[in-house]
Amino acid sequence: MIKNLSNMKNYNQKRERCSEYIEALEEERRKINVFQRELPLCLELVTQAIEAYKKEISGTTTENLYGQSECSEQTTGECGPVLDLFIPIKHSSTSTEEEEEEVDEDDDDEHEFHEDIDFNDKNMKSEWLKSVQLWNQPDAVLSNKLERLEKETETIVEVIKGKDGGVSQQPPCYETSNGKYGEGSDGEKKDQPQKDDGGGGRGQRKQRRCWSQELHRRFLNALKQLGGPHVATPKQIRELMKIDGLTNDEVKSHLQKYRLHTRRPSQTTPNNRNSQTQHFVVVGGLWVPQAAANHSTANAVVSAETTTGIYGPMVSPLPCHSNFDRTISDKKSNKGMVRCTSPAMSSSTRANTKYAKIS
DNA sequence: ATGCGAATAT
DNA sequence: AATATTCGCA
Repeated sequence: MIKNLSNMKNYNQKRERCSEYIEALEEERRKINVFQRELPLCLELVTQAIEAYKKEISGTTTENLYGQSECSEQTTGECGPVLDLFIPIKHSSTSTEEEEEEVDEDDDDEHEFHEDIDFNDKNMKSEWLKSVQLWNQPDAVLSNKLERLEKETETIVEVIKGKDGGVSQQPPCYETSNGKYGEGSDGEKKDQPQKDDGGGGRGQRKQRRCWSQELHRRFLNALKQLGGPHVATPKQIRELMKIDGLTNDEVKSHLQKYRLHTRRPSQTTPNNRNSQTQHFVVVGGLWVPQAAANHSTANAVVSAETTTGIYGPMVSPLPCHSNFDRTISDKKSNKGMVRCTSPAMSSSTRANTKYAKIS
């Protein structure tokens, strides 16, 4: 009897607390809603929480609040209009070109696809927020939801802290920290809000392609196979990378950046005694500043990588094939970045013209 | 009509 | 700084 009473009492208390909590949650959700593009997971999470509590109040005590990882929870419309904002991204697996044999381990599930976003509510974002590029959430395929959520949380923290609270800033592109790829285990469909502007606004700037480590790794792979950044052309690179949705322009742009960073990494610091003649040396088929390669050739690549950041060549599982020799002999043969003309070798029309132009 | 690279814009 | 877009050229 007594037990029963206290149970009742407990229940009422609980119920009350739940109500309050729900209220608080809902208010918070309203706030988050403004940033729904940046914090979709938070939004979802809060929404789910609300729903769960509502359920609890209504009697059935559900233990697994956050049972389902994907947006399955939102079936019941009772949670408000927010749910409408979760527009599943379309996968758009336009298999542009899938010829070519494959050596790679993991490339199948490399679908990153962002579609245009950009519409008015973007204006609600303050400039400082933009500068953090929160909205750019790459490679959902790679990172599992939990990780993304963690990142998101960090993001929030940063934002709240004023984005600078002594914490090192998160790079704009994040991805699975453990570098796991191709484990299709979790059928990640990303539900990134997107505006399908039906035929209307043309001028929308493309969604920034975020060059995740993996993407860059492939880029370097392709580069290596093609014989280095100065001979590889965007199209070839793109073809070798075999990334769904990757465009020539994106590769081109990345390549441009890579080339810029690749040669004389100085120049930024006026003071530096830049030995005008940076000596370059071939490591693993790529040209790297000699300084970086000074140590043992074996780990030279690695050190170059750490020194030069992502611009250093990366160790690749792929062996360089026959064209390796061609690579060294044919490519710009020496230091001052002078490209040599050796028309005989290259089968590539392009290369010829290129060299001709320069010499 | 394409693809490229440099320059420029965001 | 990183990416996108534009421009002139081949």
